[in-house]
Amino acid sequence: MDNSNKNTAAQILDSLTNDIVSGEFYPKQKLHIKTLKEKYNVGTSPLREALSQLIAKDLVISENQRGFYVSDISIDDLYDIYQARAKIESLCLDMAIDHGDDYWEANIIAASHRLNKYSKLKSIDVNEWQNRHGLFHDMLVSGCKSPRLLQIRDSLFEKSKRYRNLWLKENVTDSETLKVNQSEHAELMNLALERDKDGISKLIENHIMTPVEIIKKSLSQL
Amino acid sequence: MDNSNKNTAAQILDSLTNDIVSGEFYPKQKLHIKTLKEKYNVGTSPLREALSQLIAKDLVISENQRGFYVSDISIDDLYDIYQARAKIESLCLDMAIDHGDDYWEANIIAASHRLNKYSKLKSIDVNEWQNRHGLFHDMLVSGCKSPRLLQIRDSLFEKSKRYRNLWLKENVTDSETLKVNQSEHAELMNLALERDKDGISKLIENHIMTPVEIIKKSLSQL
DNA sequence: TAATCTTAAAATGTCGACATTCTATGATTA
DNA sequence: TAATCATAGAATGTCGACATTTTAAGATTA
Repeated sequence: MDNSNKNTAAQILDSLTNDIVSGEFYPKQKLHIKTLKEKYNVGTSPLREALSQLIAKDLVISENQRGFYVSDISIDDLYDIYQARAKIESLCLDMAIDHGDDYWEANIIAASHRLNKYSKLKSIDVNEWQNRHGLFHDMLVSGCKSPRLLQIRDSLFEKSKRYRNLWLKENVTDSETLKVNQSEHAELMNLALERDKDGISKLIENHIMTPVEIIKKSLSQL
Repeated sequence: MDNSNKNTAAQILDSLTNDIVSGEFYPKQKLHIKTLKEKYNVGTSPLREALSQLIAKDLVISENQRGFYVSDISIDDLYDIYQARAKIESLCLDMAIDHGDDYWEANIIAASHRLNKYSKLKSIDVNEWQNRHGLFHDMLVSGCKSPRLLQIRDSLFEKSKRYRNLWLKENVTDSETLKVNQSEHAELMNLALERDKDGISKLIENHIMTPVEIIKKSLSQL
């Protein structure tokens, strides 16, 4: 990103968000002002402004005179987030099927091709796979013309990343999982092109909920 | 609210939110730091922290070195917000019908009664009507056990309030509008108690979208 | 005249300092 | 011993000051 035109607060916001979502800061961890100031080399004001935005995004909580904490995760919240994601994604796809044009279709086919090719490689870089996978799903919903719904989709996805990161490292290289996943992606594309709302709705909800059980196990072991 | 245990930033956040949503600050209005400091009698830091949270909530935008502005409204956004609200409300009702118990049903009936009684009065206080109306809808969705979906519902409702305030003042006293509205509320209750998902889904979407055309006219005249 | 340049005034964003509040440790009491 | 209290140290939240940038108005130029 181009940080040159951002103020300090906006820059730290990116770093902080990333460090929380990636798991570098663990749930419930105390975020000491002094420590963070040293870590990011900034003053009090921009740091607190960044933390304020994270409060609004539910990634951080604060208590008066007791400072800031990374917000907690839980199995209930895991379910809730993924369930909400599934429903919202389904909504977006529904609208995308209503409004998608030839370019939408073409973009899906292209993104599918890129994901497909990469998934068949012998050695897979998680980040690159994650990229192509994300872009494929982005293309599917891109026909949805509601900025607000897409924004909600993004914010839920960001929240789910914290849980997702528990899962990805373990399972993206599991070739059996990947094969199932891949056939679902092919089917999603077909249903989109066929404009089958009911079909795609059911499939996408399952597809999104798939990792939940596995993540749940990882979580229980903590 | 009990503000005694809130820090200054959290207190101003409430005031600022209210002043934006109520329309005291108009869309695109420049929010001068100095002016706001005087208005709310606070220092720079808590004020900027409150503004930071409003940025995350899309009620305020900021450009580096050019300060803060109330975010703009538009007819496109009006449609988008209300459409999103309609879809989300429908989702919540769907889940409420799945999980609602006897208490849920009883709460709906009670809230309906309170709204009903008040709507039949000769002179109506908009705030009180708004209260009872809001609580009725809250009860309908209260069976939905997804905190995240309910949170999304709240945040969309908050955003829609800016538009809603344009409409309410003009139309809540219009007895014809009120009568249609009131029969829809009765029907919503019946469909909820009968657990008719498809029926309630269609009705709630229409119900929520009703004010859009009227607000659109108000907006066009600005 | 219209466009560009100059400059003073205003506004923003950041910092460090400080008063207030919380926390942890050891002393005091029942 | 267990519970309460006192106190020093640490951390938070707020303020005012200041450097930097933007804005607006007048002067200069083509």
